[in-house]
Amino acid sequence: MRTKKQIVSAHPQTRELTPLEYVILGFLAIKPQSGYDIINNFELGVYRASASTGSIYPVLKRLEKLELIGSTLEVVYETRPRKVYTLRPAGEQLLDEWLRRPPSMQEVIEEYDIAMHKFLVAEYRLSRAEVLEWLDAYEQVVTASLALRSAIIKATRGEGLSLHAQLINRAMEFEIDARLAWIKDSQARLRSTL
Amino acid sequence: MRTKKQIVSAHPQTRELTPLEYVILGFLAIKPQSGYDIINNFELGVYRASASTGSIYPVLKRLEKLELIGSTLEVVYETRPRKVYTLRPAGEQLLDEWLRRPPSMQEVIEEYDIAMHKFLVAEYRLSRAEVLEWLDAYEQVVTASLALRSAIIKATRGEGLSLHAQLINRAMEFEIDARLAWIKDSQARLRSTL
DNA sequence: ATCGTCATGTAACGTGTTACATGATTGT
DNA sequence: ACAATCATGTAACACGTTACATGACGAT
Repeated sequence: MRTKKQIVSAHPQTRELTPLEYVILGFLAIKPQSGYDIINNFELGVYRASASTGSIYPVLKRLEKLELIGSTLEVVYETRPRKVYTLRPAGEQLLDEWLRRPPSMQEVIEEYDIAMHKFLVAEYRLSRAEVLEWLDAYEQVVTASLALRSAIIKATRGEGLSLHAQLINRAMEFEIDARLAWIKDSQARLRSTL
Repeated sequence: MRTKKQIVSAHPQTRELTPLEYVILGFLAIKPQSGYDIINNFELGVYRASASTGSIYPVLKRLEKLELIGSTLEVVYETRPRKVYTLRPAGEQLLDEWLRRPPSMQEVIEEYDIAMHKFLVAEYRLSRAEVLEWLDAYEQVVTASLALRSAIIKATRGEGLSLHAQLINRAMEFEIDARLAWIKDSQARLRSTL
């Protein structure tokens, strides 16, 4: 009586890129570099503190097969040859589309690191006006997340929140206030250095 | 010329629990409940906004096999029977040990949700004095993370940070200030309601 | 000599999600 | 009748980490 599962083929040629793949496109937009460079730049960046060889090298291979990036073998005597990757037009286009996409609720709540990486890369790919637009959209979603949280809390009212649950709600308020303050501050700085 | 990889057996009986397993122990410490309850309580909690059946039910099975939790089949007429799970002594002990463990740098930087879940559950398992100790330790790690970031920035000085990179550093300062303010606030409130 | 760093890569594994199945009961 | 909710569960998959291999160079 077993029924076969309908597994939809993954369409590897046309599927949406994974976050890590977009992040790597972003690193290459900042500067053409090798897999080794990318791994070491992770600690300087804002997306994860580290990355493993087992994730970076396969991703670079995939992106190259998709013709989103290209590589040149940089051979210098007395050094191991390095494979330096560069963005190709199709990769630039896909990256820009990703950067311009307004942040989702999920990105604001659970993927803060991705949002910040986008902001970092945006300097090299978007115009000042587009960055300001993105910040406006980001601010709206942060404000909406506060409203969402309030709604959830109101829904549980009646049971009465425990002391620690109340304190955690304060933590979220502090966090959201800090982000809104940062947005205001950044908008002002970006406008003043036009 | 192939050499076999030395794969260390995973010792499933004695291995460290995964974060999700500890988180579920924590939910059961707050209140005995079913897998379905746990999934629905995720949005009220602070660890992830959602959880899938494919992760929760297998974890509950594993924890029961390890004798960390027990289940009673709650049969009420006119309702589907629910499997209500409860912490067993071994589970309580393991959970308490986890809650008392001072937060690591990784927990502060990348696993804020886990830290907050611990704080939520701590109300039900630790004494007020232990919670205050935990907050002290948490404060120290937050301060240390600020110092770590400063060190990394100083190391890259010379190249000169880009405008967006500077703004992101400000975002981190805002974030850390907010967390430190919350810690101070919470300590005061916890002390005043002894 | 041996260690640390540069540099690229793969095999096995762990762990969570997606998408399914099942089936009863309650609301429209 | 039909959808939504309650409630538990599994198979296939996606994605990243750990731990390995390889090999050359510079420093102690």
